[in-house]
Amino acid sequence: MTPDPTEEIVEHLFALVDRLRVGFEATAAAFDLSVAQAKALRHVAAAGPVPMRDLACQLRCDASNVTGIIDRLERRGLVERRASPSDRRIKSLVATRKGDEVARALWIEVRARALTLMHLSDDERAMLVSLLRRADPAPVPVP
Amino acid sequence: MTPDPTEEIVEHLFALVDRLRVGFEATAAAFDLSVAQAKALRHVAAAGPVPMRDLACQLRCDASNVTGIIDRLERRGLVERRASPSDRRIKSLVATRKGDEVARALWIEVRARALTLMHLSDDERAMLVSLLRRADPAPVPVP
DNA sequence: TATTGTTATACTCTATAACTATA
DNA sequence: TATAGTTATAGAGTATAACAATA
Repeated sequence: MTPDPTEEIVEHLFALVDRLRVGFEATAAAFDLSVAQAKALRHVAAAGPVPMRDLACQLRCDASNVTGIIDRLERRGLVERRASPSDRRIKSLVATRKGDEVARALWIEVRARALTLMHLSDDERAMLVSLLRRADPAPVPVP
Repeated sequence: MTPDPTEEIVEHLFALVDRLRVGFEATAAAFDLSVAQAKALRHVAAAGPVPMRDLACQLRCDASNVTGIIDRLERRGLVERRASPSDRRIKSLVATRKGDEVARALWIEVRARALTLMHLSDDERAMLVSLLRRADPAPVPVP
């Protein structure tokens, strides 16, 4: 079918990526969040007070986008902008209590769903972890 | 750092997904294509004449989106809408010669980049393929 | 009646450029 | 001058609903 092994690995990889993406979108949507909003909330909840600029880097998008994304999260009471005491240009983002709860519940779902999307035994999973660890020596905690 | 193994595997997976996504976006952008356009072009070029509706299923989006995506590809002479002889409601999509060339060149880049994004030896790649094959018994040729 | 593709509408994400307030 | 955040703008993707042509 796909004789070239590099072709096959990429084929499989993209298929897996696609399933993970669709699963993540569905999970986020169940919490009434877009993908970008879910990633932003997750990072703010996990990484404590974080400047807008840093979040933009984390999301790999322009800083101007973060304004809108955070606007929507703040309007729903999930995140707060706080003035930074040291530098008054900076606005630090903090998850509200409700935001923390949503982030936690969302991430439990995301994790469970991601695992069910790969039909692997415990041994196979362990092997996959060790491969991924080598494939990605310095994993960033995303999304 | 991440004591829970399921936490770690998901962490690694999403990190990998993120690198693949960024790499794919950059490659598509080098051909002046968006991600959706690149996926659409790839499928049309690979799967011969394909009705709009089928492409929507393949891209996992609503049929109304495909109109705009194909409009842009057709405007650039990469894809053509053809009337279906059997059912006059259906418009079959075909890649032009130029579209075929772009799709081929794009996919070579995508494949090369995806492989360099995972720093694995040949043996490790072979193991990953076999794991992915089991994780996804019926891979669809996406994107 | 049901299906295919389109249009109209609205929302979100995206980058670029110009602006403000700080530093 | 340089940086952090915002705003304005424009383009693309997304879904929903309504529509015409065809089955």
